[in-house]
Amino acid sequence: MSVTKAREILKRLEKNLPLPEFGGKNFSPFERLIATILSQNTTDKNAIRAFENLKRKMVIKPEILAKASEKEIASLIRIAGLHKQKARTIKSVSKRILEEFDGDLTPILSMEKEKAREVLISLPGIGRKTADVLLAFHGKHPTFPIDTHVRRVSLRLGLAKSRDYEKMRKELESQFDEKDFLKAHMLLIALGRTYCKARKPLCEECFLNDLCPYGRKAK
DNA sequence: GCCCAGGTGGGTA
DNA sequence: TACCCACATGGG
Repeated sequence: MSVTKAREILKRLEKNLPLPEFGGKNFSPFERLIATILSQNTTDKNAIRAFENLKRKMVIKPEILAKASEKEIASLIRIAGLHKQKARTIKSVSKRILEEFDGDLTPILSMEKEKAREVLISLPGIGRKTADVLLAFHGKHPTFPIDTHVRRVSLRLGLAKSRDYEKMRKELESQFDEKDFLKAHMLLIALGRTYCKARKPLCEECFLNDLCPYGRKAK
């Protein structure tokens, strides 16, 4: 897939789909981390509700969450699912950030990106996707996060050939401008939810039909 | 009732 | 490297 084709895809995505605004732009990096952990394997709606429940009771800062009771965190975020596991993760990642990074993610986020990813991924509950979301929103050198929608849609559109996370990320990063990583990520998700659903091969109504190798109007 | 949702971590072959 | 599984609630 060429860069110009990727640009055309982005242009049409912007024209045809609203940009989702989960979390908005007012989150601190740490708040974003907690919100992203809550969003793992659940819907936006319930992730947001869980985040609001938590925020109503506790200040979303490492020094607070590191000392909070795991049970209380779990009870507040229950609605997001996987709540025991997520509560344990939130508490332990808060502790680590407090102890090893003085409660501040900023220095990590301004590192060179592969190094920053490595450090983030070494923390509990932060895998490749969560690290990439943090870097896409707050990193000095953004990365391209890949979730299930982005993965599926990218393979389908031919934006990526590799099924391996790291290889796919590099393929996508090579086709978009750094400043567009986050926007492209969110719009590909929106595409995956509305037009290009799993188990639904029909795509004649999609505005990307002619650019998709599986599109009915494609050559 | 069944399937899936903006994953991670631990395990097996 | 490439799958497999537990984790758990809520909505279609």
